[in-house]
Amino acid sequence: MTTHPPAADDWLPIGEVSARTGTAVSALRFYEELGLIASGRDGRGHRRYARHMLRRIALVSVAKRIGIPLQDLREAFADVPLDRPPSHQEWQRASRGWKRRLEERRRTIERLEAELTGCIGCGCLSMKACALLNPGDSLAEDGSGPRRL
Amino acid sequence: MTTHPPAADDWLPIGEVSARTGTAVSALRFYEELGLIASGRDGRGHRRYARHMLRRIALVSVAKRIGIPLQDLREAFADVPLDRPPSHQEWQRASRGWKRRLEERRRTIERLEAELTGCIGCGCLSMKACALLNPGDSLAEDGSGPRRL
DNA sequence: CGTTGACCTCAACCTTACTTGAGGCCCTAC
DNA sequence: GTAGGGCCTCAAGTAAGGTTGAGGTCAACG
Repeated sequence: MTTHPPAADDWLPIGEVSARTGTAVSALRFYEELGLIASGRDGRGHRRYARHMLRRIALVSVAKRIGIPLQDLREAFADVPLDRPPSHQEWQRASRGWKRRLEERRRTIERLEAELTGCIGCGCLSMKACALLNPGDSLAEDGSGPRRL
Repeated sequence: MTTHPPAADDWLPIGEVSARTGTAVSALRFYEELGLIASGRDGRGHRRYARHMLRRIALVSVAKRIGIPLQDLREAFADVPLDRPPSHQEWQRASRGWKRRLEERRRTIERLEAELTGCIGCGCLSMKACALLNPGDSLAEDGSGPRRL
């Protein structure tokens, strides 16, 4: 309903970016503070976002959705430039990093699904066999040791 | 290295539960405060955990690992009794609920993986086609609408 | 008999991820 | 010319998920 023209169209104001990415304006400013995204300024000191930033913001939202901490994103984005559209190659490399993370997470869940299925089968009556109960090796090897399991 | 005997062996002290589940003592007390787990008390007012509580604690840890908020757990645990070992049937029903949650989460990730793969293929040059950029329908249908995409 | 260890409570603090509010600037419309 | 919309900054507040610390009890060890 605003009568604002879409500006340069390749240089979007924060409200537009917010609407398109579904990310709150305040969150965008916050991500910028963290160095996860960047923006330029127009004559009035208002933020302007390059189009390639939408991709980056989308990835931040995705990370949030699956519970990856924002700090980890800095690392994931390490080789993707903030100041210009990433090259095809840069983007590919980053994407592969992302896929790896997603895959790890998916496998964790798959493993848990399998374990839970096992538990349904066994009724989890057998404590020593339950992988859910013994994640990693926390049970073994300490001074007091597992007792009479 | 303590010389404490393992107590009644079916009624574990908090330190033992912490060691076996890999959950901090403080976290166990916190979960109890939230009503996610429960314990009895011995003569000295010390918490004692029934064995079946280990399962429950394990599930809380799992939820944490995959980013499910603790509040959602109350719901997931709604039909599993706190005061006695759940019956095989009760446990099965709860487990199935858990599986559903895990599955949902896994599918979200799978979808994102697929989308990201698409992006790698296309180099994400095509903004309008990128599912990552347009999660849900946030782009369409508002007053200002997408412009010249 | 003192001290060490495991546990207790309650209150304060911490991190992450934001949101909200106060106070202000600029531009356009009525 | 003033009302409103969109943006700005900076500081404070919020919610989740715990951790840390102070101060205390009880029981066993040496």
